[in-house]
This record gives sequence, structure tokens and C-alpha cells, in this order.
Amino acid sequence: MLKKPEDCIFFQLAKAAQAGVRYWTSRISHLGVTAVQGLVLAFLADQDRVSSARLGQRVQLDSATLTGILDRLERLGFVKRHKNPKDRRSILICLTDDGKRVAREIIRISREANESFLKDIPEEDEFLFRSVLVRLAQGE
Amino acid sequence: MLKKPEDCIFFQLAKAAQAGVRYWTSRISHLGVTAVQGLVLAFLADQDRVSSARLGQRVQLDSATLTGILDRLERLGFVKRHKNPKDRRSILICLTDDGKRVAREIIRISREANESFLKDIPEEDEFLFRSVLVRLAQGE
DNA sequence: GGCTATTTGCTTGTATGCAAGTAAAATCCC
DNA sequence: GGGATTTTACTTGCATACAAGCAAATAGCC
Repeated sequence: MLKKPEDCIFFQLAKAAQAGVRYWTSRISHLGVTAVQGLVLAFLADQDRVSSARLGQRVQLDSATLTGILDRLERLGFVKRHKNPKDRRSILICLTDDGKRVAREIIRISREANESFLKDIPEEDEFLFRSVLVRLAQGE
Repeated sequence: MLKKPEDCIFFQLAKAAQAGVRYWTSRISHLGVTAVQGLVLAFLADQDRVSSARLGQRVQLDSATLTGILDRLERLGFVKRHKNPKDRRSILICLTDDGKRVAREIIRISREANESFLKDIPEEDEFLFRSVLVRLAQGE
């Protein structure tokens, strides 16, 4: 922390991310899903019938965490676990029809939500900001 | 999400913050504290003998969350809850001698950790990046 | 073929976050 | 002065995160 603890990058990152989760949650909670559940549905809409391991790599979620999230998405009726005939260890995560509908709506909402969350950030700063985020996320 | 879910700002923020927490954790875990516990100790080193409410405002932590964190810091012997003679509802959070030692060490580590976490980010980009983080964190 | 190492999804235990609600104490307002 | 409102710290319940470890299944290697 330079002069104050508030200057610590880990604090600043955590609080900005929390603000993002709060905002994103407020935009999709009426669909009955949480922020993370909504992101997982969006990833599944982009690539369906994937193994839990592959989905976890894509969403960058621990297998322990993902198991719980899939449990809840399955209980909500948005997702189903299917057997993988090619590999009896793995499962194939599939969106249900309901899941597909909700996922499409989430993707629609996300466009507007991204824009309005960043409305006070000049366009030319946004590109740099996002690229730093991605660089830091990869960073190790 | 523009073309891909990975482009969603809420996803990018969350993953960058997670990487930050992982890095920060790896730097201070030998002291026996978690990432958040370490930040709370740093805030207490900056301002000791504060009420839980005031500390919560400063660290931007929910009172429910802070209660648990203080429980664990107290169990570790780094913090003590004292009565506030001026207001019997509130408590004064105080660093113990051990807590002060650890907090000083954490602050020392944080300088190097901030620098090395951001080592691939050009200086001129860092200022803009941090200012956007702070703006988004306040944003509502 | 058969033994070993790896992969896969899961469980358990701990630590945040946050919504909702509580009891005690202080404050407001007439 | 005293009732209504607000503040304070806490509790409960749920949803991530992640370390550690498990059993079943597959892949690698001799």
C-alpha cells in the first residue's frame, strides 16, 4: 500500500469486481440466476455439450466450485448432465430448452449492461483498461 | 458479451480480481492470514481503535462478513474487541502487539507485491487503469 | 497384458460476500 | 419525558472460491 491501504491494487481490483458483480446481479436476478450462474449459462450458449473439465477451463472455475453451480443450474432446470459414451469418467453439460431461452436473454442483457456499466469510461480508455485486466488475469 | 462471453466486463473484472487475490495470498499466507484478513490488518495499522461500522465502511465490507473476519483475527490473536465507553452499542477494534507486528510486515510486503504484480504494465498505463478501477468501484 | 500415472467429477472443510432479520442501545421528535 | 426511529454488531442461510483428497476410469509404458 503506498500511502494508504486504499491504494493497494489487490484492494482496488477486488472492489471494482465486487461492484461489477453487484451491477450484473441486479440486471439478471429477475431471471432467477446469480451472477456466476448467468455467466456459466452464457458460456454454455456459446459452446454446448461440453465436459465439466472443459467448461471449468473456459469459465476459469475450480471443479469443486463448478460442481455446486451445475447442481443449482440443474435444480433450476436450465442444465442437464448427460453421460459421455466416449469416456465414462466425464459428463456432458447440456442446456435444456429453458436454459437456452434464459441464456439467450442473458446474452441480450449483457450487451446493454456492459455498455451502461462502462458509460462513464471514455471509449479510448476502455480498450486499454480491458487489455490490462486480461493481462493481469493471465499473469502466472 | 460482444463476440464471446470472455469479452464481458464483469467476467474480465472478476478473473483479474481473482488473479490478484491468488497473488496477494501467495505473498502473505506464510503469516497465517488470508488475503482479506491481511487487508483488514493493513487498514487497522492505518487507523486503530475504530468501531466495526467505521472499519466496515473503510474496507467496504458488509457487517456480516466483517464479524466473521474479526472472529478469526481475534482467534489468531491479532485483534481484540474492546468496549466503547462512549457508546455501548459499538465496539473498538484494536490491534494486539502481535497484530501490529504482522500488520507492519504486511504493509512492507504490499509495496513489493503491488510493484511485481503490475510489472508488465507500463507506468503510464497503470495510473489510468487504477483510476478506472476506482471509478467503477464507486459507480453507484 | 498388466502395472502405474493421470484425468475426471465429486465431497469436505474453511473463508469470504451478501440478503434478511434480531436485540440492545442511542437518537429524534413531539 | 417518552414513544418511534435509527444505529450497531451479530446471527442465519445461501452462493461462490479454493485446498485437499477420493474413487472410478482412462492413458502410458514396459
